[in-house]
Amino acid sequence: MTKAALPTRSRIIETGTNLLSTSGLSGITLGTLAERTGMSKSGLFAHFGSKEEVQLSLLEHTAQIAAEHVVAPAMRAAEGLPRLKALFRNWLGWTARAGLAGGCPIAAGIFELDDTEGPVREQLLQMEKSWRALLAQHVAQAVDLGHLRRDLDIEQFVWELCGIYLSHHAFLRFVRDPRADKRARIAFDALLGRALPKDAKKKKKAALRRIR
Amino acid sequence: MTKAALPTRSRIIETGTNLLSTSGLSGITLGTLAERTGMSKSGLFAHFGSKEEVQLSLLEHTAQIAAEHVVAPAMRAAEGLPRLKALFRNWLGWTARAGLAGGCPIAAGIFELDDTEGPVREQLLQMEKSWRALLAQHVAQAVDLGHLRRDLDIEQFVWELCGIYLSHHAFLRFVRDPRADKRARIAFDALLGRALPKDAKKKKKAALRRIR
DNA sequence: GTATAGTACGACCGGTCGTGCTATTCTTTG
DNA sequence: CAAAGAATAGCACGACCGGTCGTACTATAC
Repeated sequence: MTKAALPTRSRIIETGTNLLSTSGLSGITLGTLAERTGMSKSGLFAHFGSKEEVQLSLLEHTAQIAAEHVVAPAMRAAEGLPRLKALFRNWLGWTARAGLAGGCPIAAGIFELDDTEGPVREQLLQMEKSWRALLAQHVAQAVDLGHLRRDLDIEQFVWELCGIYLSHHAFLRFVRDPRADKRARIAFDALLGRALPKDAKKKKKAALRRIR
Repeated sequence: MTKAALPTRSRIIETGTNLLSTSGLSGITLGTLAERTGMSKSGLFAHFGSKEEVQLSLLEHTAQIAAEHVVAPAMRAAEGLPRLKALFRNWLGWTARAGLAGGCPIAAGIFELDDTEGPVREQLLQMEKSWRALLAQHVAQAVDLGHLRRDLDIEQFVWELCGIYLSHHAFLRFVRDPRADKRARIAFDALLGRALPKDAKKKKKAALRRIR
């Protein structure tokens, strides 16, 4: 059976995901992947039918460890706004916490595959969409619980959230600016400020006035 | 002299920039570039000393046509806020207007080269920084002219502007969502709303009240 | 005890990569 | 018209690409 094959295959995929995060999808070659896994190219190839299959498996595994390190721990936070905040906090720089050496393969793929066609693009697109849907779902929950204003444009909120993530990624990993975290936090707070119910704003203002 | 060489060289670079925008830096190969330019690989190679030189020249040309299509036309707008708005408007989707078939090579490169080292990364980093500096300069001018609030965190403003651009790029080119422009405009207006002087806000509110 | 299926290997396929070196063609100039 | 020089092509190289082949070893099934 494939019982004995699984450890090897997952070892390949683990090594490969690391390579993916540092070198991007185009940086994945059977040769380098085999070398880093410590096996022959053909031996590695036998576990997948094609290079495309390798790429798809790597993306799938990426989604899985992202869910593990971003979504799962956020579920311990209370529903609504606290969970949304935790989700966003875990999102920023999740790859390092997941043990990946490089950046976010999904973000990189978005800019790498925007003019290509094929199954790899399709899979990445689906991953991106379901991630955005998950974000939207938790925003909606925060609205339902009265944590965010009832007339909030949820799609717009998520859209801007993605912008903060991308800018954070660019500044953290490319520019290597240590202030990336701070910038993202400020932007997130401002975005949240627009999304809070009106009475919550008044409360905050009142609290601020009391401090002064 | 190189007088006769320049047309050929710039023809190569023009073709190459198009290839760059669709395939990214790693998609640039001497073979395909030579094929598309209609000349031999070695003949093309003679114009540059190395592939790296090709990449650097392509990035340089990218910066040049970006300045042509984004910055230059914005300079016709009045100084301060109007110019900043024009700058942002021209920034979004500038590659199409510049005749490029693909996305923004700079944005793509930021996510492609974040874990590499070398001159290409250095050049891209410098391009990114000077672009951000140019944005900051025009924001500062808007502050000086009283169009934006005096205590505005300019770096933060530019940082969030970059986020909007990246999210717009991702949604326009990867997700291929036609609402990308609308989302970016809303986000920009909201960012601007936080940056306006307090009296300007009151004026806007009063105007709004008058309409109702 | 033997047949079978899974796993891995090394050798090798046609092609493309970047990059040299040499010849040829074209343009300019004397 | 000839000499000079620049521009391009031709060709070969070693490395690597994705992928296939035949072949061993191993563990289970019959």
